[in-house]
Amino acid sequence: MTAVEQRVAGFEGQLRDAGLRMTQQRRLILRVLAEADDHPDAKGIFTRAFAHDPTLSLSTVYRTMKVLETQGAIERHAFEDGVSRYEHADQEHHDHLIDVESGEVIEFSSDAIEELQRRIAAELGYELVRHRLELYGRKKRPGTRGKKG
Amino acid sequence: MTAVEQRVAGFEGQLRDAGLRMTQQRRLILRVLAEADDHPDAKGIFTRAFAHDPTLSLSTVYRTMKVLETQGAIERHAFEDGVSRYEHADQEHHDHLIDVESGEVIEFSSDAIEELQRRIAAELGYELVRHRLELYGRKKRPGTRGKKG
DNA sequence: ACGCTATTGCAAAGCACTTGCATCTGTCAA
DNA sequence: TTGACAGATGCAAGTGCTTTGCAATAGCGT
Repeated sequence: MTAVEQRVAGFEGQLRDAGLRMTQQRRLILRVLAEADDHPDAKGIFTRAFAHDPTLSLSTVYRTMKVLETQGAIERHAFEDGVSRYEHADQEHHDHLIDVESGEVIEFSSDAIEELQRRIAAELGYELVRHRLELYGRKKRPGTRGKKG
Repeated sequence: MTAVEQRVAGFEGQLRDAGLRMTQQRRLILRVLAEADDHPDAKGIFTRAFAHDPTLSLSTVYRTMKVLETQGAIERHAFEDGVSRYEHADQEHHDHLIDVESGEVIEFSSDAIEELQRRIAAELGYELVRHRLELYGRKKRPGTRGKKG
């Protein structure tokens, strides 16, 4: 069983456990999500899935994304352009750095930043529930180190 | 001259310098923005301004916001609901903490976080251009300290 | 005061996303 | 397997925010 198949199976299990039906459309969308290593939006997911099943509709994609988000199976992000982008949630928490020139999205995580945010919220009298952190940057030309795939 | 009047005058100067016309509508919107101490959206700005000039249109508000943003006179933010909110830009850089229960927006700034972000970007091979940081929190009940107006 | 052209108001359009409704299809029971 | 019900789907229409085409209006320099 490939990693993708495992992810799809995992998604299926989550749905079943929630008493939801595993339809062909959901299976297909799940597979598309599991195979994605980027952050596609609804239209992007639709396009990829549509190639396998031309009867699929965009509304089903939106509805499925909502269900999956409720189940915690995916995460939704809205970067600067405001459109919702999705990624499967079977990974550690991370934030995003967006290349302002290419639009490429790079994931990163930093315990230091997480901790700092919690402390700042606490100082303001708040308990941190969640956060949104996006860095927008430009690739450094010379001696680029620490690049990420 | 009040602080609000100074802000409006400052905005006017920016427009003039850019060869743009100072219309009644812009003056009014500028005043509304200068008087605002929150983060109103276009409709909110329109409503406040409309009270003073019932001929104003919402499109003019949108167009004016775009002009002002281009001039760097205001900043546009889109929090979780996705709608654009605006604030005048004659202040230091800051980020936002949003009260998840009341929707209240609290401003804060932290050199430590700014520096950390720059360092993280650098480690990924990027030069930080800008960032978006929003904390979503819930007010702590007991012994609340460091609260902010 | 005059004229050029930026700006405005209005209505229509654009876009991402949601929803009403009739139809279809998982799923579970027999 | 079959039947039946409720959930899911496709389509088209509807939302809500924002933009835009166009004709009329009004700043601003001369």
